[in-house]
Amino acid sequence: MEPRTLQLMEQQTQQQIEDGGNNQAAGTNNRWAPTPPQLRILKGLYYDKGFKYPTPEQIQEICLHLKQYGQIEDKNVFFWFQNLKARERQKLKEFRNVPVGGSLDLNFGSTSSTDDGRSIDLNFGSRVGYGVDPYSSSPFNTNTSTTSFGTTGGQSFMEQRGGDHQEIETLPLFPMHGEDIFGNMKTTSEGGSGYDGNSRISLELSLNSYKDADMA
Amino acid sequence: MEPRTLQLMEQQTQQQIEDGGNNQAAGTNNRWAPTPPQLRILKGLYYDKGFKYPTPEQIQEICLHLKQYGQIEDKNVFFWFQNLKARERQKLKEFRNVPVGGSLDLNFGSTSSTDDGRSIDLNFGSRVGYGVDPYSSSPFNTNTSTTSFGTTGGQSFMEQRGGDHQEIETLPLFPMHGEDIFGNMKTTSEGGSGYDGNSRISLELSLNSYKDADMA
DNA sequence: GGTTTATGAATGAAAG
DNA sequence: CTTTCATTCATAAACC
Repeated sequence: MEPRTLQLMEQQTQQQIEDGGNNQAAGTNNRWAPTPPQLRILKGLYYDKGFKYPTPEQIQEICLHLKQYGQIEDKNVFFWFQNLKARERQKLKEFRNVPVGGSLDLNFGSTSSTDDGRSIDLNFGSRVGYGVDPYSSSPFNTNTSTTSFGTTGGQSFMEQRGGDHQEIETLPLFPMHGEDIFGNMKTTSEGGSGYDGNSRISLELSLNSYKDADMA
Repeated sequence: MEPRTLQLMEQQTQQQIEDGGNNQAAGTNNRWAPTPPQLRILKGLYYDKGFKYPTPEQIQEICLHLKQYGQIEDKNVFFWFQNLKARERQKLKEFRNVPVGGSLDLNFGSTSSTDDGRSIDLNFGSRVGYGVDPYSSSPFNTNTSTTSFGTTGGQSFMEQRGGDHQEIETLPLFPMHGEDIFGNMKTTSEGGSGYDGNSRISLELSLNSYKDADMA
């Protein structure tokens, strides 16, 4: 169990009363649910085609297409893919702790295909390879390792993400002026006791290459 | 995984297990969540002041300031801004790019494969101009705050870093193929008077001080 | 009808 | 900066 100590926060009920204009009953049901045709198409994309990383453009395209089968928005498509990927990943991860005896390992291929029946699960996805120490760098580690591991798994059709620019222009980035964003003066007038917390933070953040170059 | 049962349907509280003042075991919950005051301040900076590109120094400063409202680290502030920017931008981006989806030809079933398509559907436009939460059908966001500010105040009324960051450049995006994912041509059949005529207005009530104030 | 499950939605964190 | 991963919240549908 987890001690959920919470009581005083504002409860931001995140609601999404967006009425796409074609909603069935605003207020009664504000959560999107795929219609059968929509679900079939989505699954077809995901499983049959191994289409798992739609670009924003493709998301829109899919969404547009799906609109003829019911109200839907881009974000629904987006989340659908995200969730499906995440949950499959999660399932695999659970599996890795094989309670059955000894060691073992990959054995992936448990794509559940529920209602539609046509999911074939060609698991040749695009870039798979999580599960092998995905975390190797700290948020602000001191080395921008450009050794991007091969993401090219073996896409048969095309790359789902073609463009790339990534111009890394690291600039010196000038410090600010005297006053802080809150309007206070940061004149170290804390009583001479040294200005606290800038012991580690400063250099960690700076290598993030803020793209700018300005000065007042 | 452990099925976290526990209280149901009554806890609308988001996920802020960490509250200012009394923090609990950091081992149970490792993910930072802004406390209401922190969130208010951050949003105030971002939306109300248009403060979107904090320098590392400013991040420190903000963090320092926010520490009185709960445990927080620099990287949290950093990520917060970065995520918000990214998600807001993605929204805008999808809004303006509706180019050829061009990709993949999927045809698993329905959709007559009218091969060849060159589906250029740009400009399915309905609304132009992204002043205030222009898009509700984007993957992200949707303004979760019920109590605080409105969302999105435009995208740039003031840059605190001089440079011109958000240059809206319509990326070229060379199409790869013609047909869309479904093999159809999307002929801009948006004439249907619109499923998404949503006009989500979001007025932004400006708050006066980002200093304190307890949450309700 | 209360509980469990599946899944949509949100967002912090991280990778590239 | 852009995209993806991980975790959690929320909720409707399924279950008992």
